Amino acid sequence: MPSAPRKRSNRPATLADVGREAGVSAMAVSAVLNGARTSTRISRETRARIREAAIKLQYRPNAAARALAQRRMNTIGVAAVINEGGEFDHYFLEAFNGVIHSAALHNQTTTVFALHDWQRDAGRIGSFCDGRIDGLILIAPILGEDPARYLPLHTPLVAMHANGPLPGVVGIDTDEEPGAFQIVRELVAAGHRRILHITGNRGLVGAERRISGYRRALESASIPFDPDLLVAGRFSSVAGCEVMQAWLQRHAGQALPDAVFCASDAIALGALEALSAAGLVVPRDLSIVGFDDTLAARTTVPQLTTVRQPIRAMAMRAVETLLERIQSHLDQTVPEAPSSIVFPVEIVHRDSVLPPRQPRPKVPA
Amino acid sequence: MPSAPRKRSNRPATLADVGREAGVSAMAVSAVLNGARTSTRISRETRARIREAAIKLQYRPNAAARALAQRRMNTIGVAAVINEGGEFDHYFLEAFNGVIHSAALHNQTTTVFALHDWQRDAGRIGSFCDGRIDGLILIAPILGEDPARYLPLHTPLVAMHANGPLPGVVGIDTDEEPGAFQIVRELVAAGHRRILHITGNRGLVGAERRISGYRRALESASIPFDPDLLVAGRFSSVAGCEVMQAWLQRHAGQALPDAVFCASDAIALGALEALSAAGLVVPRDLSIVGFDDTLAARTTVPQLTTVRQPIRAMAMRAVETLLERIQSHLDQTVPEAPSSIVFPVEIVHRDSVLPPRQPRPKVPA
DNA sequence: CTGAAAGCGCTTACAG
DNA sequence: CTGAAAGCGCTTACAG
Repeated sequence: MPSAPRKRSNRPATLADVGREAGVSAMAVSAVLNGARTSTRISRETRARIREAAIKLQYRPNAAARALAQRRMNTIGVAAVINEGGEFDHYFLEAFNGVIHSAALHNQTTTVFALHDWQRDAGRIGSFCDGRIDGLILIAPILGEDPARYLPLHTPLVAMHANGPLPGVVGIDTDEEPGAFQIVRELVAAGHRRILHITGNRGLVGAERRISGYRRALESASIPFDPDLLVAGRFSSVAGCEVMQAWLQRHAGQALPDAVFCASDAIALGALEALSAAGLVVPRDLSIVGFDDTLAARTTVPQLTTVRQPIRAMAMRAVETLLERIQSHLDQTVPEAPSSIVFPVEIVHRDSVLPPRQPRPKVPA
Repeated sequence: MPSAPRKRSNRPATLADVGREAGVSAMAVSAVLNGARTSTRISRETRARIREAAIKLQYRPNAAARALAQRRMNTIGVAAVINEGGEFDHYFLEAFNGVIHSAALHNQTTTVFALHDWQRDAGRIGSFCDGRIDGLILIAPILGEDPARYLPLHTPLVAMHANGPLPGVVGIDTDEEPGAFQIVRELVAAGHRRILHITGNRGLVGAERRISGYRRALESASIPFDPDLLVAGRFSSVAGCEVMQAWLQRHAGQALPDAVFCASDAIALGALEALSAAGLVVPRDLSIVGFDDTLAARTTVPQLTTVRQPIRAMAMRAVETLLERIQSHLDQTVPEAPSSIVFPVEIVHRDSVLPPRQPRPKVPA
C-alpha cells in the first residue's frame, strides 16, 4: 500500500510532490515530463508511474520557476495604443489577432502593454522588459528624436509600421507610397481629375508617404497639383468628418471634387458621414477611397474601395522574426533574420468608385 | 576611484550587480528599491548610492524571480474566443479594453489566451494556470456539462457572460431578459405589432434570455405569439444576413414585419444588408433594433437603436473582483468579494426606429 | 550513463 | 533593529 499523498492544502503540486508520489527524485520527474534524452535511461514502468503521479496530482510546471531556470518565459509582448473611442482599434485588433495566432502556433503566450500615447508612454517600454517577456513587438511606435533612449538593451524587438527606423529593431512595413500612387492612378483612370486628399496626421511618415504617392500619381498623369485639394487631417473618423464638413462649407456652391482619397478607412468613414449629411450620394455624386482595408471598409455603405495592407500577415511575420531574434539572443549568435521587411499592398475594389457624374455636381449650399 | 563596474556582456543587471556597484548586499538593494520599512535604517547616503547604482546599471527586477519568491506574477489572464472574421471582435475588443485599462490602473499586466472555440479548447484552460498568471477572466465561456472538469483548482476565476453558473467562479452578467423585454415594449409603444425576432444561437443562455424577454413583452401587450416571426439565427452578421434574406424569400408578396428585433448588433448589421439588398429602406419601411451596443451600432446607416450592455464597465469590475479574489487566495482568507454581479442594461435611441409605415408595405417579390 | 548539487534572481522569515 | 541564510520551483552543468 503506497504512502498517502501529502496534500499541501492550497498549493499546486510541485515537481518534488510528484517525485514523492512516484518514489523518485524531482529531477527524474523533470526529465521524464520534458522528454529529455536522460529519460530514456529510466525504465518504462518508472516513467509510467511518474506520468500517473503527475496526472493524479494535476501537476503543471510553474512558469515562473521554469523561466528563471531557463532564462526564457515563452511569452512575447505587444506594446500598442489601444484607443478608447474605437478609432485605431481596427488596425490594432487585426495586428493583435495575427500576433496571438502566430504566437499560439509556436506555443508562446502573448502579453499586452497598452499605451495611451507614444509620446507620453515611450519611457515605459523599458519597464515591460523585465523578464516577463522574451521579446517585444511595437505596434506603430512613434518614438521621436533619439529613439535609442527608450529601447531596452537586453530584449529583442520588432516594430510594425514604426514612425522611422529604430536602431537594432526589425522593422516591418508596407509599400505605402506605391499604394497611394496606385489607387490615385486608378481614380485618374476612371476619369477623375479633381481628387481631394484628406491626409493623416502631418509629420507621421504614414501620412507623408501617402501624400507623396498622391502627388506622384497626379504628376504622372500631368494633373497640376492644387493645394486647395490637399487638406490636413488626422487618422480618425472624427477628423475625417470634421475636415470634410469644413471643406464643403468653404466651397458651398462651388465645384465638388470628382473623388476623395482618404489616408485611412477611418477617415473615409467620417468623410462619408459628412457627405451624406450634406445630401450627397456616394459614389453617384463623387467617388471615395480609403487606405488600410480594416473592418471599417466592409461595414460602410457603400463598401469602400481601398488599399489593402496585409496587417494580419505582417503581425504573424513579426512574431516569427521576433522568435528568431530571441533564439539568437539566447544562443549569443548573430541573428540571421532580416532587419527590415516590407510587404506589398493591393487595391481592393468595392463599391465606392464610379466614373465622374456628368455634368459635375456643385457643393450644396 | 570606484572599482570598474563588471559588465556581464549580454545580461541585464541583477540585484547582486547593483549591490556590488554600491558596495552593499543585494538584500539592502532590494529593501531600498522596494521601499521596505527595513530600508529606513539604511543611511540616506547609502540609499542614494544604491539608487544611483541601480540607474547606472539600468537595473530592473526580474519578474520571473520576483514571481517565484512572492508567489505572485502581477499578471492576470484573459481567455476568449477571438474570431478571425471580425464577427465577435467588437464584444471582445470592448471587454479587452476594459480589462487592460483596469489592470494597468492596478499595476498588473494582462496576458491573453486566444481560443478558437470553447467546446474544443476548454481543456486548455488549466494549462494557462501554471503560475504565469495570478487569476483568469473567462470571456463568455461555454463549458457544457460538468464545467468543474475544466476549472483549475488553484487559480481564482471570474467569468463574464458565462453560459450558465460555474462553481467557484465569480459571474458577471447583465439583465438580458429585461433588456429584451424593454426594447420590444418600446417597439410596441411606437405602434409596431408584427415584430420579427432573429435569435442568437439557440441553446446559448444569451439567446434564450432574449427570446424570453421578447415573448414576455408580446404577452404583456396582448400580442399573440406568431411562430412565423421567430427565426433561429446565430450571433453573427453573416447569419443575420442569411436569415433575413431567407425570410424575405419565403414571404415574397406577403406582409412585411413592422419591425425586426435582432439578438445582437452584428445580426442587425447583416439583416440591414439583406433588407437594403431587397430594396427596403430602414426605418421608413420597417424598423430594426439590435442588442449589445458595440461599435457596429454606430457605424451602420442608419445608426442602430439598441440595448446597451456596459461591457467595458463589466470588464473593469471583473478585474477588480479578480484582484480581490487573488488577494484572499494568497492570504488564505475567505473572499469577501461577491460571487455574482449583474449589471443593468439601457436602451440607446438612435435612428433605426420609426412608427410603422401606412399602409403596411409588402415584401418585394 | 546517472544522480546529487548548484544556481536562476529575487524576497522573507529568523537568528543574532 | 539588522544582516546572513534559506527558500520559491524548476533546470543544467558536473562530479561520481
